[in-house]
Amino acid sequence: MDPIQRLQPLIQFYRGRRRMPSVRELARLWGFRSQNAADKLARHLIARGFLAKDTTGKLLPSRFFYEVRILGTVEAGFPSPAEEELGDTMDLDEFLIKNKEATYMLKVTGDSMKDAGILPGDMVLVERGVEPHDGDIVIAHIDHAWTLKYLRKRGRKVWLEPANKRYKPIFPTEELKIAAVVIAVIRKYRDE
Amino acid sequence: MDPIQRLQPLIQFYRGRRRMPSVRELARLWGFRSQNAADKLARHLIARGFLAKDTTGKLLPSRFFYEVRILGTVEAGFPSPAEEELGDTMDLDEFLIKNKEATYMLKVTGDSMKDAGILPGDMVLVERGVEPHDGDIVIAHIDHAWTLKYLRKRGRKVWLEPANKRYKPIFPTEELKIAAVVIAVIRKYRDE
DNA sequence: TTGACAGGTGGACGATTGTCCACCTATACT
DNA sequence: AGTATAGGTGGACAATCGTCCACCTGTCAA
Repeated sequence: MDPIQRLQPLIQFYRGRRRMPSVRELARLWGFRSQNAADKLARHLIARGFLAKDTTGKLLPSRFFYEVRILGTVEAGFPSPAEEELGDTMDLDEFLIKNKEATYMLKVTGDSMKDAGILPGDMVLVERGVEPHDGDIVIAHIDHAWTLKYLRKRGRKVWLEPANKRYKPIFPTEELKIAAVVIAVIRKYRDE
Repeated sequence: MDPIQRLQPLIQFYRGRRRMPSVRELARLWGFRSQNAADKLARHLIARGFLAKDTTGKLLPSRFFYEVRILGTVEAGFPSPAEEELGDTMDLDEFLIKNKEATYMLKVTGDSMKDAGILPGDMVLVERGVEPHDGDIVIAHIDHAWTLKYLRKRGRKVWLEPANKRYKPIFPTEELKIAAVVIAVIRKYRDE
């Protein structure tokens, strides 16, 4: 039987109960009456990399529990089911968030960054406490207002630049404080 | 002591070991010599909603283990640390992925959707098997090539529309197969 | 001074845990 | 016919599990 299909009830259990099953729970999940059957099967899956175990012997979720399949580029399109197995996978959370404690999400209003592909209603993931570089998109506090712009640095000069011809660069008259650096943009369609 | 700070070693444990600690492990994590101390503290945290338990008594991660803080809009900027507690939080995975089995990620090439805020290099999260509506952005197989475009439907007529004036709408000469519907766009900056 | 109480130690309890052994099939191959 | 093997049953084992009891502090209010 396909190992991935064997994992399905496990993944369901993990999603629903937010923990991995014990060997006995595994047996029930797979319809075995003996724990040994489940144990043996689990060991096979572990040997083949579909599951993992603690040093204490407890089951651990593998990458198959978290990850989304990656399918190359749009041009390449969808592979046939046979090829699909080979596709790489990725953990979304890990991909997007390096430092959970310093990461925040904000909703974007206004279209001043639309040429950078950041539209009103988009969510931006920002991280505090990282060094802002020239060219980064940042959340800035400038002259008593908050804004999302490109950060520009030329020598001692620092200013903000929108990504929309209808707006002009902003040169700070009083203070310019970079609160956070944008590390990702997330846009969601079909909200239902 | 701040409950959130109490949770930190727990969250670290959970991230590193991919499971929740037992009561004894909890005690070690918090520097207690007795399991009872950890058990009592855990119950307090559970009563106040910072932790959760199984029906079997096992500890479960709460939302604090997954979620990213949400901070209103960019205009609102960053709240003071005091207000921050009130902020809403969100599970990124749950937010983006409804049906893990049917969700795939593709890298975007080409700039035909740039006016829709989808740039080359962006990642799109797509879902198979959902009904494509007029106006959805879809992965389509049209005349032997894969492409990412707006789907347009007028009565029996179906065609694809780019979001870039330099490109023209595409009317299928042979076949038009919608492989998947774009449910989210993810762009990552500062890849290091 | 007293008493309540939050917060800690140490240890006990039965239940559940991972592991593994003895054994029972089918199936496939020599 | 014989036999190796994959895949299952049932049950044993020590270790660990969650829970809870008895007891020992400090702190703070009456």
